[in-house]
Amino acid sequence: MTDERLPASFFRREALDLARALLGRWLRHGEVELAITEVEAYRGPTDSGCHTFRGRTPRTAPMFGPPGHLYVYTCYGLHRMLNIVAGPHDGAAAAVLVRACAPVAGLPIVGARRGRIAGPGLLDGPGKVGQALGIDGTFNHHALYEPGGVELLRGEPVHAVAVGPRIGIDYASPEHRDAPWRLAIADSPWVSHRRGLRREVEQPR
DNA sequence: AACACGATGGACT
DNA sequence: GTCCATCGTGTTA
Repeated sequence: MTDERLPASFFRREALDLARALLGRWLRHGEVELAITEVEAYRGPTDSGCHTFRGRTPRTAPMFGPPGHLYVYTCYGLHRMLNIVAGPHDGAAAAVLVRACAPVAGLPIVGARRGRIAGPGLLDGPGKVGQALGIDGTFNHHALYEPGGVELLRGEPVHAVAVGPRIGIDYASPEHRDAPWRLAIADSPWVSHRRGLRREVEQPR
């Protein structure tokens, strides 16, 4: 069934691995269900694009916690970005950012929250995903599947993936800024940016 | 205590 | 392409 939960072991893996595994999964909060179409891996203390690059702070604490918990980053004071903490160990301090989704259920609620925008503009950006799901700062640090919280469901299989550089991290060193750690469902219209995205050879997940 | 700025989005030229 | 809303956080003093 597409709406099965995923076991804790699913999250206990390296961020780039988890990013790939998250494509096609469904996020559910209340009556809203969204299929994940685009993600970015933030790979921990060795990744100069990752918030944990300069160590643990109160803000980045969730990434030092258990895999599968949420890291909700507030950008520019208003946009809430949903991250899922990766593993394999508590000290790994890595996460996957959900950058874009496609609607599955609850479209009237999404439309009300997003201003009834038609087409991919509805959900093609991390701040838009947070807004559509009704995420706020109180979700930070919470586990998936908490009552009233966010769920991750099995969703549908992904057949082809496109990869490219991550967006909005010009502050990172060139090797990390240009690394192909942004993943999207190939040919999906529900993608935030096309620049640098290229379809890769099909591989099992 | 002050300050610079961001894993963005929307409006506008 | 440009401009800028809006505020928590980290850094510096």
